[in-house]
Amino acid sequence: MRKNNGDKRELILQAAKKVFAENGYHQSSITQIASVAGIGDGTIYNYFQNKEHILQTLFHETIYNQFVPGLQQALEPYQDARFMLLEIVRYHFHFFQSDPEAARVIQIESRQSIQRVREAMRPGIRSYARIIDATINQGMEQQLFVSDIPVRVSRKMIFGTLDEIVTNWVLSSKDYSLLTSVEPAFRLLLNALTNTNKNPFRNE
Amino acid sequence: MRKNNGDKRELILQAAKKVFAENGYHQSSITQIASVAGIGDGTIYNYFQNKEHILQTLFHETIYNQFVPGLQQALEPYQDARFMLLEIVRYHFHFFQSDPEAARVIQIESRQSIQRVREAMRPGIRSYARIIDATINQGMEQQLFVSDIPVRVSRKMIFGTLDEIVTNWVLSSKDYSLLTSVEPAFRLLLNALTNTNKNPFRNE
Amino acid sequence: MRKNNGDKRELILQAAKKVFAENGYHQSSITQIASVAGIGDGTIYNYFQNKEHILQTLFHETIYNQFVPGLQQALEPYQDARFMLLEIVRYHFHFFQSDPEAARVIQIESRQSIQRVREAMRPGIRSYARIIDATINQGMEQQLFVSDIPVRVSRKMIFGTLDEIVTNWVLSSKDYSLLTSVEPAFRLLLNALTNTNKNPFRNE
Amino acid sequence: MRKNNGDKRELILQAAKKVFAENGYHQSSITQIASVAGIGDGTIYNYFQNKEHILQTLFHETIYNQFVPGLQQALEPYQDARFMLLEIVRYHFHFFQSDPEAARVIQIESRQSIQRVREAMRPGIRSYARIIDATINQGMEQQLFVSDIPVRVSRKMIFGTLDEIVTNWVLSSKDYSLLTSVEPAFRLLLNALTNTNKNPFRNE
DNA sequence: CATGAATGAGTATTCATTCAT
DNA sequence: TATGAATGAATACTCATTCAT
Repeated sequence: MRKNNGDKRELILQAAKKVFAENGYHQSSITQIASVAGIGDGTIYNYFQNKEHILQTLFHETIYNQFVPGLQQALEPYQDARFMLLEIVRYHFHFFQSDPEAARVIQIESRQSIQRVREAMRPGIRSYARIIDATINQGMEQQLFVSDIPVRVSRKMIFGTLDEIVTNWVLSSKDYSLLTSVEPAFRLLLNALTNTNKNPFRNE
Repeated sequence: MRKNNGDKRELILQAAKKVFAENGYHQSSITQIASVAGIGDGTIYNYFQNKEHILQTLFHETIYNQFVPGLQQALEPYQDARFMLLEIVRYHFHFFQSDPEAARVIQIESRQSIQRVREAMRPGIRSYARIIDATINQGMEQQLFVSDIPVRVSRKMIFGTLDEIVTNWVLSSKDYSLLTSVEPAFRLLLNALTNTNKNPFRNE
Repeated sequence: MRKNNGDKRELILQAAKKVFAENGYHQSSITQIASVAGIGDGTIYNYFQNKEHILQTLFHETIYNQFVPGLQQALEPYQDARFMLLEIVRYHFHFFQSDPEAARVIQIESRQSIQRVREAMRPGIRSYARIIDATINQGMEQQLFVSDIPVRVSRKMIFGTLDEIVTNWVLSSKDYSLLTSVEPAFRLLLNALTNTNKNPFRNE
Repeated sequence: MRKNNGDKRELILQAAKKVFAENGYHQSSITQIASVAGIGDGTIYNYFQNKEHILQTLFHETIYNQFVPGLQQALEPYQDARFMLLEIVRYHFHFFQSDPEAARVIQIESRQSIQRVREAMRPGIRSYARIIDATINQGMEQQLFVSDIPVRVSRKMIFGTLDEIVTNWVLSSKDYSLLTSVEPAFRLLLNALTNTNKNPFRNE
């Protein structure tokens, strides 16, 4: 049956997420994951080629199959690039707040020095980047956003800002809601993208 | 003579930086580091308690003893918070561009899931944060920066943006200069801190 | 099947006994033991926490689970404390003669300066001491043995004498039978416990 | 100067005795010994070939150069083998009681599984054995001791008994005086060697 | 003679992966 | 498919010994 198969694969991924979130990738063992999943060590190798592959899959599924589609759906109703930007901020914070274990794994383990691991994230990150880029472009077309800044740089600012805020939250005691950062973060980013200062060093 | 002592410690740190930058902390062995340093494995333990301690020292020396003092000095001539912000952007990119190995280690290995490693970075990161915060505060006092955004959030935007740009560069083929990002990044950040969209969704 | 489990544990203990007997504990490596056992190094750690634990187990099993129960059984038929003493002497020599490797490990490695190792022997040594003490007490009750010597001292004489004879044999080329010492040792010990020199320095 | 030489050699031996007594031979390092001696690590190698040689020397000097000569002197005044036996018991206990560190090293580390270490003890042990043997023989000549027991066995009993009592004391909290064992131990040993029981299993 | 920094051989232990059942 | 016992490669760390100063 295909169903069982899928179930167990998911079971392993959930267990791995929990274990990786608690101890970090390198400090986690296959035995721990199997134990949390309630299965035998060997069974894991029926679903994943090796330990690294679990992490890769975890990244891919989380970002490419969950985060990005959810974001696309969330953005659908909006036309105005400013509303879209707000939704990006809100969705980003909401997503990681609602799955702190995923947040931890993504934020902390994502910068693995193992090339293959990083490559597994690329498709998801790219998709996310494309969405942000599209939003920025749309804002420029709508003459809402500045057009003299390379989209690439604006996107890095947006992603970097959101990423930094989430990382800080993940490493904190998490006793505050990420959502309180939606408003100030959005206002900053909108400011950044909204051009009113022709001369940056003007003395009025 | 004690002279050798200081030299050898530095020698090990430089070797470790190179090796960690190439393979990542967990994929690097003491033997590799010793080999690059041209010394015996055991010698390393005359200067560092263990492998982790090398990484900790590398972080601390780079950020706390090099990056931060250099930044403080670079900011001295400036009074206007906008010029200070520009200098922060320039200095940040310049620093990591001029030491790509340090950049790689800092950007990639800094988010270690090992608590002790992260704690070794804290003093340096904190000092950096204080400098950014002071700059933002000064800008608000000079009535150059918006004052309705929590400093904490603005700082995370600044740091997150710079960090994201450096990380992308580090992971790229590095065939472009980080310094080309100074201008657009600065303009974005300045916009963020100076624009005042009383009504963010106004239709003028 | 669990059958292999028991077998392999015993296999390791036997291999360790042989290797320890040949080289001594500190000069023996896990790889040697595994090699003699015909298994992989790692397998040992499925059955023992560490190298020290193997030695501890070896002591405990040999003395507490083999030596002492065998002695108890051997003493059962006897009532007269003198016959019991004889049996103790005979059994002690017989036991170590029939397992020279165990003898060597016990005699040589038992006085480990590692506290934990010595503590592993305590239960066995204590049981043996209780048996000797009981025999001495019985002999005194039967008015066969002198009663003006603390049992503790008599016991140390008995054990010390037997131990010294075995150690000498273990360290010798073992080209003589330990059993030839049964008679003279027994006669000495019996003399010690039965003679009454009211005035030790009398000149008759 | 020869004097300095001798002083430093002795200094090292005293430091080693203290360190070995505390941690045991294998758990002690050259650096520890040098540190206690207040000298450099390398200096030790001007006086001893290696770590093992220190232990060997310690044994030899203690037993061959101190214990045995002192015993010979202590026995000089006596003619009667019984008095000599008493003096052996007293001297043995007195010697180790007055130097507990030496006692610990001798009792615990003497049964090293390293062949060379044991061989270093032989001359001293042999001299001691010869003294005991001579005493027993003298007692037999004086018709005070039984003559139907091999001297070798009697000697092992004497040595084994004394050794066992000292070892127990060394491993105890040492809160009792070894000298309280002089009388009972001597009486036991004298009993053992004094022939009055023609038939060991007589029922009177 | 004295030093102690440098050395590198030696080893216990871990753990991802395999495979017989 | 599922298992988990068996594996053995990989490696951080120790410490006796050396030798340039």
